[in-house]
Amino acid sequence: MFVRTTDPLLRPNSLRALGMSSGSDPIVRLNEITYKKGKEIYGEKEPAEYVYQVKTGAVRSYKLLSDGRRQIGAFHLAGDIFGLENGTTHRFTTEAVVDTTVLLIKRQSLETVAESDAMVAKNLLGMTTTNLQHAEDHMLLLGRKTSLERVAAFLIEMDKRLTAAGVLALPMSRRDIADYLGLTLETVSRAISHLHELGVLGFVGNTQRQIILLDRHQLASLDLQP
Amino acid sequence: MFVRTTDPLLRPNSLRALGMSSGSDPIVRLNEITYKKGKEIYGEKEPAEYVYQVKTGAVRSYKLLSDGRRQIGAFHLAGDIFGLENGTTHRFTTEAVVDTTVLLIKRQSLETVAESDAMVAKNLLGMTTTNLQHAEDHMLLLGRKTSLERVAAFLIEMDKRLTAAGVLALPMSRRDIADYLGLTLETVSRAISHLHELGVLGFVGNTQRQIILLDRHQLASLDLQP
DNA sequence: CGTACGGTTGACTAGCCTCAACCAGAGTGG
DNA sequence: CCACTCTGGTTGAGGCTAGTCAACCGTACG
Repeated sequence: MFVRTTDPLLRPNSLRALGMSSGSDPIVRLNEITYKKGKEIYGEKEPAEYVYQVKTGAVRSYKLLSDGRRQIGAFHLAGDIFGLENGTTHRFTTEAVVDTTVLLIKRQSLETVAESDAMVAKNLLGMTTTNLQHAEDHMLLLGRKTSLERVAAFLIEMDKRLTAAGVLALPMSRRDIADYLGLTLETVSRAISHLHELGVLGFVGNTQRQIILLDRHQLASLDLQP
Repeated sequence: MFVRTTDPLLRPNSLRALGMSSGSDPIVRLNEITYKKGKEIYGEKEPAEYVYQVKTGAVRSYKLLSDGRRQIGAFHLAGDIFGLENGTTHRFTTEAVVDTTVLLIKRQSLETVAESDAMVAKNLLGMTTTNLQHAEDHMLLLGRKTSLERVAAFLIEMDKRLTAAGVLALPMSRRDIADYLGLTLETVSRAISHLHELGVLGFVGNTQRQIILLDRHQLASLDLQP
């Protein structure tokens, strides 16, 4: 799914790559902003002025119902691009999960480049398709998987995306995970405890924020796929 | 969301429009195929050879888990384009819900055109974004809405897309609706009965496949949005 | 005419949610 | 340095929503 490079900011689908013309001249300048934990980056229905790439930290993007129920559509980790809208307004609210630094680029400048540069247009389409694919898989999870399968799928996804040396240091809280998986935080907690009892995972020290995956194969078997 | 024209095949995002160059010369030929009710159009993971547009009828696209649980990601009705993949393989299985005629176009020919024609590339991106937007909204429904809210949202969506003279003639079965909404067919049936009791909808004759929406305003209030 | 299919409804069950208590670690201020 | 509070996490008891299983009904169809 993602190409692994030593530096996530330099992989093919980076903002830098997006802003390159086919002739590989950097066309746009990248600015940098840091958001404190919990701070909003942009709100749903706000005009989409910028496109972002996570440099360090993590971002959640979500929708709210009027009574406060929340659905997180995606977590954006180091290297991920977000805020790429086609229309002129954002369709999610995004917040920093932890202290987070992002690169940003004016949406407008991207669009004008895409007009004339097929390479850039292709990159835009590719990124949108990646998002679509993730959303499609997530619909299956939300519509048809059990709580244990959801949590297993989540751990596998995060393992692929942010593991360092076999330890998952999850930046997000149980509540965030729950709102991503369409569950309650208690159910998430119970599922993780259950996986612990099964010997699929362990914890670093006493704190349970860091998880060691002990048996990836068994974990994968708990998440039904095709 | 959708532009209304008298003929759904002629609205802006049609296959015909897709196949036009900026100079509006028709570049590609459109073929036509008819599928009997229940017949598969293409399978998940099959190579994506064609892009389709529904001429008459309805199509469901879905994913399966290995134990048979099914999640329908979308219904495609007259005028809708589907099977537009960026990679080379399909990510859903699609079947005709009823007897259905589709137009088709070789994916390859579209791609080559998009290479050189910014207009076509823009259309492709726009359609992918429309699909993404639908998937994002559906995640919220699947993750956070109650059964009654889901069914109400479904009826509202179908009302927007296929109502003729205040009557919803649903082409799909209760099972299809259930697999679209992440419910069971019994729960869908009960929700519809409940809406009937509430006086929000009625039926044409004895058959309950055709639904009259009596109170769209009340229906909308049952589906929490922002 | 009999059968198959799709839909409805009822009785019961189960999985997840709600409410609540409790606990550990990180800050904070006296 | 210690008490205090706050936050995030776990766990238990009980309730509710949606799922399961099953019977029944009407229409369509061979």
